[in-house]
Amino acid sequence: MAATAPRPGNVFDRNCPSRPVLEHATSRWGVLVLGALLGGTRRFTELRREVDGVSEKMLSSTLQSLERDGMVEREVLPVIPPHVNYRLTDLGRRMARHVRRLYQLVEETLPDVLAAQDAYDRRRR
Amino acid sequence: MAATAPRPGNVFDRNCPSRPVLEHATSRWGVLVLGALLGGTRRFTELRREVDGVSEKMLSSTLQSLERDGMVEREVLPVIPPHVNYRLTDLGRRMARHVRRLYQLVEETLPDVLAAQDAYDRRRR
DNA sequence: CTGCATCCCATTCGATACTG
DNA sequence: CAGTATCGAATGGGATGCAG
Repeated sequence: MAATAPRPGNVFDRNCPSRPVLEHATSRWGVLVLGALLGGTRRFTELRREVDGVSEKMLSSTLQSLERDGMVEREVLPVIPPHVNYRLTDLGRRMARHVRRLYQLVEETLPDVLAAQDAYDRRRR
Repeated sequence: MAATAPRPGNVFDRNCPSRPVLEHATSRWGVLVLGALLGGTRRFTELRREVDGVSEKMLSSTLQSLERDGMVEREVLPVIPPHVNYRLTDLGRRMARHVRRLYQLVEETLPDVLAAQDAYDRRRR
């Protein structure tokens, strides 16, 4: 019963099923999609514009992962042309708020980070 | 002056320098390394054990990224055999606390997530 | 013990073209 | 509009061997 022994259900354990879930939410595009959806319901194309640089393919697969994990709800309106809405679930909103704090902190402290990078690179030459 | 126009320094903008920093901290191993270091100073091998499944190579490169970004401090003790300590900087600790809330939320809500996954998979067949 | 260098594979990712 | 299909490029990541 060592204090550091891996427990099942603990994300530090290799086989913990939390890991893939966490990875979907913290993935390159997952973070930004969650953040964008904090602004409210969005259509596919709106997300594509708001999350600058994401490809159709990656947006699609990111949304599918988040939907499967119960973070995002998908609503298909039976109209032509197609109209699909994405919104956060309650769980998704809780995740998204934490995620937002993360990238906001990075944005706020960016000057410090850039300075640290510069110092590191100079130290290495 | 549209409300959704990309601003420089905004992580939603394709060229925002925050993006790679955020990606280091939210990477598969970055999250767990930050979380482990919240427990205090750790040696390389201790991290290797605590972050179950990480390879030497990935732990090494993860620590380098985090050090370069000013999240982690590295202390080399001039002894034989080598002894290297890693600890969070103030900025790293702030990041790590947010990161921890993220994976703790995932751990806590895992049953809901697994149920959502199951429902999604059944819906698809 | 701590890591770097190398090799190599699997997966991810992006661009493009196409469909309902 | 909202995707899927496909393909090549890039990256992530593991295994091994070696050095300080």
